[in-house]
Amino acid sequence: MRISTKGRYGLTIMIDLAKQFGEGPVPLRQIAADNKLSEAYLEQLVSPLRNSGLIKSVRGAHGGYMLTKPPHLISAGDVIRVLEGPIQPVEGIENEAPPQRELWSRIRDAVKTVLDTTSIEDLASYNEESSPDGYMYYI
Amino acid sequence: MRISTKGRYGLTIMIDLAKQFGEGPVPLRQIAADNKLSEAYLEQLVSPLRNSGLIKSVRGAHGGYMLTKPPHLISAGDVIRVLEGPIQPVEGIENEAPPQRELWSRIRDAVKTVLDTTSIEDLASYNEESSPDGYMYYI
DNA sequence: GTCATTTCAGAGGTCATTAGTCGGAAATGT
DNA sequence: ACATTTCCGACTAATGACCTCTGAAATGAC
Repeated sequence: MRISTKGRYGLTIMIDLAKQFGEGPVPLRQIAADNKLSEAYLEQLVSPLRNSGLIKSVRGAHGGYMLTKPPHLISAGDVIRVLEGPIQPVEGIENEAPPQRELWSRIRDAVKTVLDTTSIEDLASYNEESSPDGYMYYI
Repeated sequence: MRISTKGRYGLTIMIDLAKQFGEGPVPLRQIAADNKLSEAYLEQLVSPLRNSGLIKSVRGAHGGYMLTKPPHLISAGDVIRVLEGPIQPVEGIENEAPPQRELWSRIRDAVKTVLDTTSIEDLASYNEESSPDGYMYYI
């Protein structure tokens, strides 16, 4: 029951781009540095994100990446689906016995709901004071 | 975002035992045959289930396994936690940036809610007519 | 007491996935 | 021309998933 670094770093990239939406292309080198991640590895993630149409690129000096849509129109689910594949706790849910099938689809729906109702903008503009439901995180 | 065969087969074992609760020990050979799974593999799963106290065993001829509690007192979450470890979409959630941290914990809580509110009895006594929320599965 | 049945413990084996690295080509602003 | 950047594909090491296999020990039935 886990989301790999692909999905996690992919979200990180998208949040970074959302913060700089409208300010021209952002080079991957900068995103990698901002978040202390390997640029070479992020390159692999950016490729499917571009193919899926969530971001576009500008090549050459002063090039980089940018979102194709405003951040409030992109959900966390969009990003996760591109990088992790379909959101589902088990593969071939239809082969499972009916009781399990119901359990897995309830889990799948619960996760989908969270991912699809959270936009990249929500994540980019997040601050702890405005956290809903009284959630509070102390490090 | 997936649950492995450990958790899946483990649930299958527990559901099988729930169906025969109160009828004495059930040999693993039978559970394996019922569900067309490898007995040798199920052995590996049954071991942590026993160590965790969810089931107990009777050795020797006419031995087998049985639940230690009535099936309505055992949740799907109990089983999954034993076989898959803690329910969480990412490891080290506390190392994540606050926005992601909130996202992962919402997902975790959603999944936990489903797993902890579903008992083994619910799964064992499941039939499609009594399916809640209008869920319907046609094969 | 022997025997079939069963749990119990652990080693081992294959394969796919994860989490990267690396090298170089192509585009483009300065 | 040159520095910067995307783009592309190959490569690798480590890990985990998903099993199999071997053998010991317990126990009821005969």
